[in-house]
Amino acid sequence: MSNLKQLARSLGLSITTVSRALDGYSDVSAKTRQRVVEAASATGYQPNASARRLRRRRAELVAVTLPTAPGHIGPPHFLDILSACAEHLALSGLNLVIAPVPRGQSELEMCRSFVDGQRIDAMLLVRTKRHDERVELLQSRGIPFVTHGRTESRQPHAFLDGDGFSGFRDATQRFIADGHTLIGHVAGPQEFSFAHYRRLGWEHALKNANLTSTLITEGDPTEHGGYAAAKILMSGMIKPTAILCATDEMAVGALRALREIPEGNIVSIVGHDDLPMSAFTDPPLSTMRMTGEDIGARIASLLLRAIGGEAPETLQEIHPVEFLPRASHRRTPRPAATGMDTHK
Amino acid sequence: MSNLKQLARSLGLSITTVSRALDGYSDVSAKTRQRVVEAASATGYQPNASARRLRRRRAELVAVTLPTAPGHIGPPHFLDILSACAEHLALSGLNLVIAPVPRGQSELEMCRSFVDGQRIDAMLLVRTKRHDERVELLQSRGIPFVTHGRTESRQPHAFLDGDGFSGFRDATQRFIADGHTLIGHVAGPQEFSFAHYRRLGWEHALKNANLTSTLITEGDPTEHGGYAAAKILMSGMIKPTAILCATDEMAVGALRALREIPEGNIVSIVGHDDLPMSAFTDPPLSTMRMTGEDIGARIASLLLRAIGGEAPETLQEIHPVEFLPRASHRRTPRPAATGMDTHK
DNA sequence: GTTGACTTCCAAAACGTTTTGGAAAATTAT
DNA sequence: ATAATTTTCCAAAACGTTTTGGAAGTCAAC
Repeated sequence: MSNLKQLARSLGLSITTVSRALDGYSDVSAKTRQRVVEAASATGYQPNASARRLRRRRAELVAVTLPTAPGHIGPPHFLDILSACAEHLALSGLNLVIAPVPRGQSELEMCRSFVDGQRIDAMLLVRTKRHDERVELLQSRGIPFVTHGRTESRQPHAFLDGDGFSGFRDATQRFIADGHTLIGHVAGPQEFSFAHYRRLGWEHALKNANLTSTLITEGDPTEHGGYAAAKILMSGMIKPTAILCATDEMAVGALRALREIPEGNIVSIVGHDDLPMSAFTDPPLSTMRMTGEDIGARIASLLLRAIGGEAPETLQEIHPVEFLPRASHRRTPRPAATGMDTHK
Repeated sequence: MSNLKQLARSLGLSITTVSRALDGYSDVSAKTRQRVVEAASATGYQPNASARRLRRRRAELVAVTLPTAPGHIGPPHFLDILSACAEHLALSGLNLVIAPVPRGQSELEMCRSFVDGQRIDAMLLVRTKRHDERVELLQSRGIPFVTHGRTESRQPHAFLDGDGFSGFRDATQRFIADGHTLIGHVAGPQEFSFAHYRRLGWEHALKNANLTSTLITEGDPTEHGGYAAAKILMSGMIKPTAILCATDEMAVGALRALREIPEGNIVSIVGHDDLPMSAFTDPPLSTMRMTGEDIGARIASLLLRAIGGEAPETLQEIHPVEFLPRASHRRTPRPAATGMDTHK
């Protein structure tokens, strides 16, 4: 539609001056600037994004790769995080593009095409794996990026993560303190780092207390995955009296599995993530969630700082995880006092 | 990094020829083309996106506005739809950017800045309202767009929607056939077109059967909204024996509300959307969902056709909604035969 | 009135592509 | 052999900005 040239001509000014007036340079007089600004807002002029991007050599774009995972794409609240992130990026003139991995293409190829086409200034990686090839690619190309979840990469990189280890360790200890000795774990796929850390926390607490850590089954991080895993867990010789589920979705599946099992209703359950639905399950789901206000905003901030050139080492955040007691973690009738039940 | 000029020089060819070879024009010999293609893939050359966009006068971008709604942003499966849409757009070289409405800015202003900055080739509007100012803006500017959900706009525009009217009408008739006479509705905000059509369907069936349609309460389209609305509905003088909830999330809230009420467990419930969690509630939620395979892909197709210049009238899809019976719609013990219960 | 500093403006060069309008070379038709 | 056609290539112009490197003009100091 309207461009700088037309605007300049209609004002009797040069393109340069109009451009600089709008960009707030000091070498244009106050009177001229006002004239330009008024004319610009009157005609609704906005600089052509592609032209600016080309000239400034910045794509003004950040991509987030969405792995087409088994089942659905991510936790239901994930879009909220992305939305908050996008909103904060927009304040710095950056837009967030979502980049699902096309069928028959690897995540790696997709990243590469974004990088080689200079289509982005930075990337956000989610559902990070412990060994994530995307991380290596971006590191070798020198593209700024932030991961949601740690990796076991050699070189340090920017990330934001919840302290799932401590969270599950503490939750397990809480169960132990409540008298449980058979504490199971419905684990997520161990290639994902979030699932791995949560399992380690559970395991750590059990080993510390000399309790068995064999009551574990892995499943997809979905309702169905949790359902199937819990079914298996409850069909063994030794049945847990409490179960930590790697995600709230898995916990919802586990709750259903327990409903279908005699005495399943006295097995305690804890989830992770505090999804909106978790307060509305039957029983309401005790869960845990990352503390700190707006995760999306924090991610955006890390991305901006990474683009600004800050060193990855200084861009690593691990947020504590807090326990949200509702009803599901206290379904076991207080065990009758035994010799070992001395607390309180 | 690497650009056309360097690539051309290293091959002893002109920029033009290299560009045309890669774009598959017929005026470059097979031998030369092969040489170019090989060199390009060896160096990982990809044309600079900003430059191409500038020259081609296409942003290669589609934006979806995310209204920062009350509560969370959209139905939990919404990201799955967007992801599928983005994947299909990518096949045509388009990327999908998510554009949440910044605090203190209207959706309108946001659309305008995207349009005036020529930052997009098309827009996807979701959570459309019956009277949606965004629609008018885009129509007046001549920007291709597709809405998820109809509007009551004068001019026709491209949209994809589920037939919520028929779905809720049929579901209500099913309840009537089952002997229910007091059928309530937990409605979504009526400014949203999806909520409005669903209510109309419910109302239509009741009026047709000469039944009361006063058992209705409106709430936010969230678990909490459904919880609060159901509580109100069940606190009236006349209590419904069945309730249609505008969304599955509201239904989950309603289920919880009913658990807290004596005899709430004999009230039948139906939701809408078939969220992943709905099969795992207690009781499993009977619900409805849009038929047709991949909604996201269909939206992408409509967007591409809109960009291609097809007339809006030809880009309107209303998909039937199918009923998914699970357990929650049959919680009422078959009413004892009364005078009016003559069916079957 | 010359010098220097400051203010205000601008022409032209970039950014890296795609596209236009030929030109040279090779092939075919006459 | 020449003309006509086809094939293959390319120089230069555009896309709409931002940025560079001044050029005038104004003002104050000497």
